Amino acid sequence: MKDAFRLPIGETGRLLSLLSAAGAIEDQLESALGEVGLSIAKMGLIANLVDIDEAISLSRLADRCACVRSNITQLVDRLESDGLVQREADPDDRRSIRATLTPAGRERYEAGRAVLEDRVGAMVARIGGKIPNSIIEQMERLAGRACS
Amino acid sequence: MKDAFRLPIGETGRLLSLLSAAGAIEDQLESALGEVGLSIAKMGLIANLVDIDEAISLSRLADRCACVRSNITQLVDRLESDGLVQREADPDDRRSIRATLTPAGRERYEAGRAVLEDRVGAMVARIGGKIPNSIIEQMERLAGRACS
DNA sequence: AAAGATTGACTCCTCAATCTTA
DNA sequence: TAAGATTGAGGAGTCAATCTTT
Repeated sequence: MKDAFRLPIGETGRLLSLLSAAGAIEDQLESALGEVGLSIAKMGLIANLVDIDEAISLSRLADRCACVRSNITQLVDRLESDGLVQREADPDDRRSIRATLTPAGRERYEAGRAVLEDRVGAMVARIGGKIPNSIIEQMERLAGRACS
Repeated sequence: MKDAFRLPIGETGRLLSLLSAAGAIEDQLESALGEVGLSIAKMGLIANLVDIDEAISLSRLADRCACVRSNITQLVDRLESDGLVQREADPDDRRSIRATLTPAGRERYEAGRAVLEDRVGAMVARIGGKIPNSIIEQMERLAGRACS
């Protein structure tokens, strides 16, 4: 979210500030990844491919990325034209298309991981080097997906 | 951000979880506002108009919304076709275009405010009715715009 | 009919280029 | 020249409709 608009109503303004800060953090990660030709969305997809370490159908990828299939179609389009990901046919089901990482994609992942580690390190240093569990828990609770 | 991808690296994964939770909260506000035909972006703009309470140039609006001018051009396009905002010429500077709220816009703002208050109330109730200052402060610090 | 992928149309955002007015 | 607004192109996301294959 770009900016917390002023709403002098109970907790709403405070929640909007929280989201605004989260947006600023996200922007910084986006810009860090931009330095190596990635974005959070692209990094998210290739991180999944690295994690799985084998060809995976675009549908399963959509599940893992928690987004809609058509979004993956377009994201893979861009990653394919970046040369980081490849589509391949699934011999067992001709409806299905699977994505794999190219060698360049794997290298790019490493670059993204490094740049992210750096930037996050600098951020987290500002609050003493560790993100307290309590913050994560409260945010998850607010989101209604608390683990407890 | 859609989903925190797994990055088994120091604090990075934890920060991504935080952003993912923030995204989930944002989605819920977006959907609440959607019930009255608004979005966070639209609500942000009309909340600024309500706050200012007079015609304001699109450039100043862009500053207040913390976004780029061309974004305001398009947002105002959509709000104008929703009938919530109107453009008017500035008699003092013929380059400038000012935005004003229509009566429908003001009513819609009230609807948005109400629905937001409800939804935020329900969320905040899950953590005891108040968002602790400590969370906001830590998030601002992480974002590098700490007030202290 | 239902699943997998794509396409088209839309919101929301950015940047770069353009056009008008100051 | 610079400031105000718009346009064009593109990234990232959604939804609805389509097409092929199961």
